[in-house]
Amino acid sequence: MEKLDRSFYLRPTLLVARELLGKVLHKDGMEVMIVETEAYIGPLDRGCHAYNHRRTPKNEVMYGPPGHAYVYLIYGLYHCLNAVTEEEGKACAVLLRGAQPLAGLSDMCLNRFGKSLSDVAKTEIVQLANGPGKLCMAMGITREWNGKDLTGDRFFLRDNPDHFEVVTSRRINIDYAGESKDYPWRFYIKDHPCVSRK
DNA sequence: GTACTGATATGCT
DNA sequence: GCATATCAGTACC
Repeated sequence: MEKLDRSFYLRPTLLVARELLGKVLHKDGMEVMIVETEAYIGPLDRGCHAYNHRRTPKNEVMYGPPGHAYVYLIYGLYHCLNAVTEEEGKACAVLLRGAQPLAGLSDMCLNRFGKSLSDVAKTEIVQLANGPGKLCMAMGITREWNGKDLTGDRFFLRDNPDHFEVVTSRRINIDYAGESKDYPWRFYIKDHPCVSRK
């Protein structure tokens, strides 16, 4: 399977969000398959950190070149991982909301539960990364990874030739976002157990 | 199974 | 001061 290169991210955000489903996120030997994403599109999107051209130290990376990781702290407690899309200056990104663990399960169990793989129940494995905060916890992604290149050697996304049935729906937990809250900018793999919400 | 609560960094008014 | 791109724990069906 081929590593996704810069040109994959240098495309319309909704297309990238849709096509990231089924792709494999790799970090330090751990691998998960992306099953749920959300698009956040720059200045016109009231759900986006960069709405109205808001530019802060926290969201600076979104304004940068595509194919980089935007990692931020939410509610002061959890991290969320995004892939920056489109050309430099556009402030668009795709939030990775959920994933299925594929490899490096013992490392992920330690990161998430502080337990070894043999002490973790099957139902807990499904819940290792079925949410944006959980995904970052399982893979050990913190603000140290903010701005990192997603086409590097330790941290990247791989292609996956398999085909999945995709469901499109509204985004989650952005009720404050006015007219933007109902945009159909969330995508997930149909009937997959690691999707955070139907 | 659903419902409510608390944790608390960052940026806004 | 107040709100938020969340999660885990508790209480109660």
